[in-house]
Amino acid sequence: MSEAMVEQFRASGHRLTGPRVAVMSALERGTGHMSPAEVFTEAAKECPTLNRASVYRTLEILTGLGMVRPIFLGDGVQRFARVGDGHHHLVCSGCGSLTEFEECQLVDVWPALAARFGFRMEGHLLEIYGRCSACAA
Amino acid sequence: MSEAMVEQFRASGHRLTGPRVAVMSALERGTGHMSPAEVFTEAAKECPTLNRASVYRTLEILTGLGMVRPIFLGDGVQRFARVGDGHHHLVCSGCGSLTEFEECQLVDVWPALAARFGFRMEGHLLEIYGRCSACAA
DNA sequence: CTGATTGCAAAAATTTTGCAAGCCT
DNA sequence: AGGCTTGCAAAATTTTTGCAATCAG
Repeated sequence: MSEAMVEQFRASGHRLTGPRVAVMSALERGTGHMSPAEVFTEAAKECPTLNRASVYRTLEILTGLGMVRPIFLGDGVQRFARVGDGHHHLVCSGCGSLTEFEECQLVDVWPALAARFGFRMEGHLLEIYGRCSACAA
Repeated sequence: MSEAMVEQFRASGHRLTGPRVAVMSALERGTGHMSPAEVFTEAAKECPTLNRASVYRTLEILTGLGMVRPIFLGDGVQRFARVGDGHHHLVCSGCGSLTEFEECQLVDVWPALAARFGFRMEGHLLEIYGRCSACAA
């Protein structure tokens, strides 16, 4: 698991424990957007005694630290996305398919927004929803 | 409630009933992003016999039709946003505050994406997360 | 008429909480 | 040592489902 993540976590005053390392590690290895259940399953491999409650507790801490973000991908299941990289998705309302893409012009508008609101950006999510080519027919 | 919404709903083959009208109406009157519980409370004013199950069932239909979208605003509660208008938010990881803004350069990149994926866009969501000026301190 | 839709009630699934024992610093 | 954390188990919430009665078209 990345040193940066560990450092930021410790610096915040929270203790670094087995369950927490397992959760962070699972989030880092995973898909980039996992549900609490998926995180639990994955993290339990590393920490067999892990309890679901600890997953929720850790996810809450990480969200507060701005390291992960809860998002929805259209299937109604809550998921957590790693913050840091941007996430750009095309979500189909018909079949629920998710396509990721890279293009994002956020850099063009960001300076103005940052100046106006004094907001420090840590990550972003751009979701475009509609119909994929198959479902549009 | 907007005629367009009603028309699209009927055209899809679903029947227009009191509970469904109440839900759509509530979504239209509301904040633009409401939790199922909020939708229930609001819609119940218009349809006293309304049941929570019907809210979920209607929300699912509307999601399938692409009229609303489940999203997360950082508080861990699932919400549904109206599709059609774009949603642009600054979400603070510290205090959870939500700020809306208008700027979005999506139009600049969209043509290329549309061509590449054959995707028909119906709405979009841009969330920028980080720290608001107060919490960044 | 006829089948889609509803409310109800019970079942499932998901989250949260209180606590004593245990672990990090 | 001291107190933050954990797992457990139970409680609270949120969502889903089966079904007979009802309602829209």
